[in-house]
Amino acid sequence: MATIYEVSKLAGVSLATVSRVMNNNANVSDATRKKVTAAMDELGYRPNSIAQSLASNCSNSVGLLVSELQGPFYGPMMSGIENTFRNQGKHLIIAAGHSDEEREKQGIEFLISRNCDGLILHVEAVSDDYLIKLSKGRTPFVLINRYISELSDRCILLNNIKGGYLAAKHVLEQGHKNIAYISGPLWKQDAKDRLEGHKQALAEFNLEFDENLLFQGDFMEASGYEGLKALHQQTHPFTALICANDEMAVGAMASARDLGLTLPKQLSIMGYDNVFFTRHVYPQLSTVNYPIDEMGRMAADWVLNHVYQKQTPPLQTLFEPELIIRHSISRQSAQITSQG
Amino acid sequence: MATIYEVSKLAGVSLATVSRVMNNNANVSDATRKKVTAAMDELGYRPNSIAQSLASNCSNSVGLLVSELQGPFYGPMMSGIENTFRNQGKHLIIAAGHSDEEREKQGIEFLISRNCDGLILHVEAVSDDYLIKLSKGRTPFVLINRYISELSDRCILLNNIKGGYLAAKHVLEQGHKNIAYISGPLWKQDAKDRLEGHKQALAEFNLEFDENLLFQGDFMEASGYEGLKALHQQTHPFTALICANDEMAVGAMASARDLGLTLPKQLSIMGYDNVFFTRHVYPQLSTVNYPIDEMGRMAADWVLNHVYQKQTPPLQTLFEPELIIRHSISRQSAQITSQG
DNA sequence: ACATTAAATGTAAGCGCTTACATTTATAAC
DNA sequence: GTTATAAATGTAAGCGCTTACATTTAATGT
Repeated sequence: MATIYEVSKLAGVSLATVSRVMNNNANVSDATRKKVTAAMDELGYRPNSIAQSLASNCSNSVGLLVSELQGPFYGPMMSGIENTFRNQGKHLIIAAGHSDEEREKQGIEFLISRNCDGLILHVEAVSDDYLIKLSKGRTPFVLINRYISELSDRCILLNNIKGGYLAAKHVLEQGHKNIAYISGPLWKQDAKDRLEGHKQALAEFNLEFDENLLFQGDFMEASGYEGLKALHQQTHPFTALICANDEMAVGAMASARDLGLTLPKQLSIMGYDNVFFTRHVYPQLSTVNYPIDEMGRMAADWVLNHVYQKQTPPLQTLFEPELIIRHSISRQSAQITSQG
Repeated sequence: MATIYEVSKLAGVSLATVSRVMNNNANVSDATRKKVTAAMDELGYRPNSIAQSLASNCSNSVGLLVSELQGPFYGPMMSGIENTFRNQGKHLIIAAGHSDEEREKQGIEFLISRNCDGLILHVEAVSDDYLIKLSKGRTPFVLINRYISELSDRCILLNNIKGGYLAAKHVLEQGHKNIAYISGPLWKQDAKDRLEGHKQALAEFNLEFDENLLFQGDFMEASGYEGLKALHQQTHPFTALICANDEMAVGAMASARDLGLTLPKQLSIMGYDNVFFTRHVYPQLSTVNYPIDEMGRMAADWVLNHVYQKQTPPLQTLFEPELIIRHSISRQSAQITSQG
């Protein structure tokens, strides 16, 4: 690999001049610029980004921590982020935290020790205190789907209360009165918010939330399956089930079929997130759109703006959910009874 | 950020000694090792990986190029790869090629210029020649889902001919004789291979492949939808449809419903890849398993082995597909006629 | 006790760049 | 034609590590 030194020799100029044309920065005469680029071409020169990073104290890489690299939720997010950065010549170092405190911390440490200039974090398990302490460090970061009041300007959020509200309201408007709910793990803020929105809608319809119709899941498919099974075994009847995300909704759909329920006639099911496969399940799942790809791009813009001082479109931190109506909710007048 | 220099001063030793304990490499006495680690702890020292990379000429990062960061296919692959590398303290720089020659090349250039020690490439558009030339360069790479005879030892492949064969054989065994086929883009080797396997199975059953029943898609959902629509409009009848991947199969299922066909009674549909949502569509899709996660891990092992001289389990380059039978294929005796 | 050898530590030269500062060269003003 | 000023280029000191080599210290044999 050719170095800057060889280029400078071939072009008959000094190192500094070559460096200048690379960063097409300072004032270099056209003549020498031409000489230098010609030499570069001839040698097939490619700057060593490691050396650049060391000298300039800027690695041009940003770290991304997500819970999982797979799954329908993170894909679009990563994709949006990667796209934005590549256009700017920045690169993405990706790590997975697996919703586990130790592994999330490890991941963050890892990214910092790789000299990322900035971080985009989708963390779940790590504490507020940890993040607040982290914010005092030298590596700036932005948070997706997490609210910490001390760090509010760098939290990119979905209005989950509104989303929970929208879902419930829609189901209520279809005439359902007995609505079961499979929540996410309630130590997670988003799970709590969605449930809160749900309750708000209920209250608006003068309905009380029935704790017997609540099952706490973990956002994974299996817990949706188990959740409906458990709900079906207790004695309180319900005609609709709202799940705090699509994966659990799909699990519940499988469960419903195993229980011999016809969908959506005997049970209406509602999801949340609008991941891409919701169109493909049968019946097509009504859900709440989570514009995660946009939010990812916004996080990338945040970094471009705050870390690299680039001009970006105006930054936005709060995103709004949107109701997606498909075919998994039936209009309801009567109600089925669940057998105990 | 503390540097190695400050650590050495605090510990009362030389730079070199600190470096040695970091790489817990050479012979350092227990006493000084303790002094040094104590100093590190006290200063909260974290080595600067950029400087390490520059000095050691090893960036400890490997580049991964995939076609898309999203979608059900690449997620499991990335996940397997990330896992393997993180355990080894290597990091993953990810870029997307979007199945486009220019962008794939750009992505590769990008990864190389970021001083990746090795590359894992899932490329589709770039030419064999380009890759052969690339293999002469200083950055070793391994190919997933691509065969080039000159580079055969670094091609991690699925036996797609066998997969195509398995799918067709299963459908034939269920009594279908008129089978439509939606292929991938036939300039891609995997698409070609799957079709070839398909034809082999047909031949084994003494059936001729009917070119009228072939539609060339592009592996995307929409082309499955369009494909079935087109096939349905021509006059040759068929009772089963085999798609070269699951996404097209799902598109075809949507199309079938729009055409008023009952699945799987009036039309059997078979997919390929066994992406996770195939269980969730209705009817559940029979398909061919593509162990992409394992193959990803194998690619990571290849890099660990060839680039970092690590001990790994024995390397394997050819993987076998497996038939996954679910509910989208019906037994057939009569046959429907498609209306022109 | 002394030489011989091995183990532990130190010294210093890079790795390939960036950049402050110094120097040279061109441009303009009088 | 000087001199002041700006533009273009060069010089050299790092950035924070690794590592070959030199040196010192400890261990061993006789």
